[in-house]
Amino acid sequence: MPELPEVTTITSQLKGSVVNKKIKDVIIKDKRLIKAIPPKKFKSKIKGKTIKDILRRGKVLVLKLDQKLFFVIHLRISGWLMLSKKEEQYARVILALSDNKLLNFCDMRALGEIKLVEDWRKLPIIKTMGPEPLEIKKENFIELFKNRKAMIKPLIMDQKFLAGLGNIYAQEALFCAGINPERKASSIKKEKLEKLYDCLISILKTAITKKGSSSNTYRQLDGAQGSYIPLLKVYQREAQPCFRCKTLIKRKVTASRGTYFCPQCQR
DNA sequence: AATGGGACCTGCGCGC
DNA sequence: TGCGCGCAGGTCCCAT
Repeated sequence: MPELPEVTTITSQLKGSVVNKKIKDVIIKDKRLIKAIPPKKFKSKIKGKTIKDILRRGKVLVLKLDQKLFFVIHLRISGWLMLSKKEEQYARVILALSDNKLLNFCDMRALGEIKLVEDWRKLPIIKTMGPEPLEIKKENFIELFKNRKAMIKPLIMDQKFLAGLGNIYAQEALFCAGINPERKASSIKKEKLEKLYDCLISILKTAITKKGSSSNTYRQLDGAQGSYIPLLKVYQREAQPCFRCKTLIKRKVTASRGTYFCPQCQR
């Protein structure tokens, strides 16, 4: 799934449903997702613990348990969480909760991961993570791009540069701002960067309101799809007319990721 | 410092 | 129908 709007959606839905629930049991269907701790030890450590809070940083989801323990989830490409009464298809790790519901960590491609740590802020992925796009001020956002020679699209997708953007929302924001995905970051005028900032904020906020995009496996906690897909302007619209100028949307590979853009509007 | 390619995985849709 | 290929919303690691 999971870019910032999707993980944000999961976070708020978990807050409303699993906080103060006790973990009665853990069912490990696929131990490959459990990182850096033997599955047996993993099980015994969290059994009986209570979920105290849900946190998010970038695309990382954190379940704060009692006794200074953090259950850290990264959904990677194809992971999603589902709270239900039964074991779901593609469930890899399942938490059986005290209200008899099952928190299913489903993942088609099994690339997601779970870590159990005493201090989640010490994880390398967290320590090196860039600012949150919905928290950084405009002037500080503009500053980030100074002297950066990388192409704009891979740069804003770099989690060390800016947290939470992935391949969908990066492309949508660049279309909105009229910036070619391969433009060198430092060559972009201040006004364009300001526009990019406004676009990012508005797209991310709207996507959160729509509870994410379900173009693939992503689901909300109850299994429903997110509803941002109809609002996408370029993503997966190859050879369809640009909504702004009717030029056909192109797809090309940039930094080994598929990239959709309007060759006319995005310079 | 920055970029490119491969690895990790499974499943889908497409063309032949 | 069956098969092979490209493609998929992420990140890390290595080589250059």
